Amino acid sequence: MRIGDFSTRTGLSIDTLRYYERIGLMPPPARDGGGSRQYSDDHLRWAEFLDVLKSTGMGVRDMARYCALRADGAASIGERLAMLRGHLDRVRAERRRLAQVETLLSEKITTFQAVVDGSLDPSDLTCQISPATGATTHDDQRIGARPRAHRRAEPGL
Amino acid sequence: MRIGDFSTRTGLSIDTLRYYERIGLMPPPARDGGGSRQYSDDHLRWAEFLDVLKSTGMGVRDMARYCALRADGAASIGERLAMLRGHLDRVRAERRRLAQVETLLSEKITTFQAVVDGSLDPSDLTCQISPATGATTHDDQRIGARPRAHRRAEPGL
DNA sequence: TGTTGATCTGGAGCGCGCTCCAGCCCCTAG
DNA sequence: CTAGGGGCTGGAGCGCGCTCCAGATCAACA
Repeated sequence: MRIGDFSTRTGLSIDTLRYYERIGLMPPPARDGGGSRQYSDDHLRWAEFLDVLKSTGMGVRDMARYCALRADGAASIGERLAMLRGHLDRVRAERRRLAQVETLLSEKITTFQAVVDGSLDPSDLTCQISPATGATTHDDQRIGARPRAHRRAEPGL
Repeated sequence: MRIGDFSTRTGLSIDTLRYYERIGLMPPPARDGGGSRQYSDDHLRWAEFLDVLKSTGMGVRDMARYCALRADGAASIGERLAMLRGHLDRVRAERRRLAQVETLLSEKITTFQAVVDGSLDPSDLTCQISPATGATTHDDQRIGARPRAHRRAEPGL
């Protein structure tokens, strides 16, 4: 199949496909009489595989490295295994981090909802960097009524 | 505190701090007599907060938007709430995706380990794009002994 | 035969998120 | 008074991962 079809079927743009080939992410396909790339079904499978690696957040450098290893055949399986293990570790760590982030976001959302509901006063919330001047309330002589006594219950997203 | 200290305490480089200020991610600090930026403790809290947003994968555009809203004060809490909710959804989705990726990587690792252990033959594994020519085995007349009968049990990372 | 559409190549450009640099100013210590 | 260190500004550069473009070729169709 030619590059247009292949692009449609993989969802990768024509430019991206040529780019991937240039940087060694995709084995160069055969050419037909007119010089056009002829992609095979194996290339489709390869593209799926790239998609998986990419979706894991692996950068193109590592992906190219992996591709080169794979081209070396079974001899490189040990090293590929190591790469995948390392990458799995990173993915796991990232997922744990996101779990924490989720918790934090949820808490902030709860707090904000309380403000919207009226059960929490906004001035107990923000960290009071005044917008216009960029000066902080740090050394303002606060003119208004509300004393700043018990603020900073929340770090104030 | 001046920019050098602030940089040390936040872990953000001096250049990054000025960059953040330029693009509206950080409220412009007051200046001392000599024109140097004077960061306050509130800026420290702000930096922490930016760090959280950034760690969630929010891009600088959205972060700047959020900062602008926050500078508007309590009136913008509704919109900030909406942003956080939307972002939380994205973080959740991303975490689910990573969970799938983890599964897939684990499977591949298991398979490769089986090859390394000798309990699985490598030729049952790869999708056989030959490295040198870029031609595929698709229409090779395979000379070697091993018939390709039952290959492709695995999509062959 | 001429036109159209797909593809080719090499190279420039882009958006993001910084990072670095030149040339200048200010402050303090020696 | 001078040297050094930190800070300032504006603007260029960079790595990533594409994306776009000009100008040429090729295949099919009217």
